[in-house]
Amino acid sequence: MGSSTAVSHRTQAQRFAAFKDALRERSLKSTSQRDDIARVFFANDQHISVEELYREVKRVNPRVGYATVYRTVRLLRECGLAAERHFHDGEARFENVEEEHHHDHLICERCGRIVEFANDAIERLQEQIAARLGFVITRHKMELYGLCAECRSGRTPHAAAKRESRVSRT
Amino acid sequence: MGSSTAVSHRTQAQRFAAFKDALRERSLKSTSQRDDIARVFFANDQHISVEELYREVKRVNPRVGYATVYRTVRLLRECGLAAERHFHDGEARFENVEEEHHHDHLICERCGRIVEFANDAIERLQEQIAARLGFVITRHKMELYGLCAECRSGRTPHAAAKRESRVSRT
DNA sequence: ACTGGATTGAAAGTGATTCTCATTTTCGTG
DNA sequence: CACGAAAATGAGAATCACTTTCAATCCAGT
Ligand SMILES: [Mn+2]
Ligand SMILES: [Mn+2]
Ligand SMILES: [Zn+2]
Ligand SMILES: [Zn+2]
Repeated sequence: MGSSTAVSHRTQAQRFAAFKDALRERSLKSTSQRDDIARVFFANDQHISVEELYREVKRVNPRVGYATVYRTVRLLRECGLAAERHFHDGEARFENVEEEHHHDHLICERCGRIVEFANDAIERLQEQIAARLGFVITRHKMELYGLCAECRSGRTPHAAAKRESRVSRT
Repeated sequence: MGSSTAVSHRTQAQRFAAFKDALRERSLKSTSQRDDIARVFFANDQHISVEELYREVKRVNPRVGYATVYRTVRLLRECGLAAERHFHDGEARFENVEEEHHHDHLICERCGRIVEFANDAIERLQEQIAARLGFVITRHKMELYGLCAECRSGRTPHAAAKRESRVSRT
């Protein structure tokens, strides 16, 4: 098994403070909706869809509207606090961003499990290829789809998608 | 510059014949719509959207409907003759498939140019990472987004997306 | 040619996301 | 604290890519 480095991240409170700062910097207003949505988002360590986030937020504050959740995740993205991912289930998913902690994804097509990994050798090769073809890369997406060990072993007919949250450095 | 290997592909006629064979194998019917759509698709060497394909086909045969283009492109995919790509402009794009000629993409975010490349070292690393995490990969997607040389040089304000069709092996 | 099942196209339906706009809220200023 | 302009909200309409529906049409095996 790869060495699972439990990287030390900012706390939820720190992220929330960063969000409030970002609002102030941009002269945007603090609202209870934004606060509630951001708090729920920062408390989540998975790849959450807007629908899921909406439902979670509703439990804390049933007054928030769908549109506001969409607007707030976009805002979080623009503030560099959220990353938008598009796996293959049709809906966008968002995850907390730790700068300097880029990672890619391995996705089980059967159970939906998502494993995160980071590999410097690949990142370097990507830069080389781009340079050779005259490009400067601003971002990239790499997703590996397949079957996890558990699913291949025949067990867990339709195991609920349990997501790993540790990034394996390889 | 990477060695641009102009890989010898099947001709349009060969692809068309393969399509007809695939129809027969599956006991599907040959129709003028399917033929026209397939012919236009095989004549195209870019990453074409359904909308674009629809417009091209309309010029050959104005009687084809939108739904049939969608259905036929799905059929081509199922026959292994087309690959579906999702870059970041919201619509699916399809390209001709040459088996044993997997490649990935480098996309200019300014002019839309798409450069294809294949890199065995990366492919091997992907397998290694997956194996280490217990996965068996069935497919993957790797897209590098950035700026091409021309766009960085300031020229070509909004150059029409001219696509390269040679896969650079690196 | 006959005929049953496959195919087609126009239009309606979907699902995710964005927009509209009337109403409410925030926050700097007096 | 009270104002008021500007920003934010939310319900629902709109959009966009894509799929489904279904009556009419076409294909292919006999
Ligand atoms: Mn992730
Ligand atoms: Mn390609
Ligand atoms: Zn699995
Ligand atoms: Zn460019």
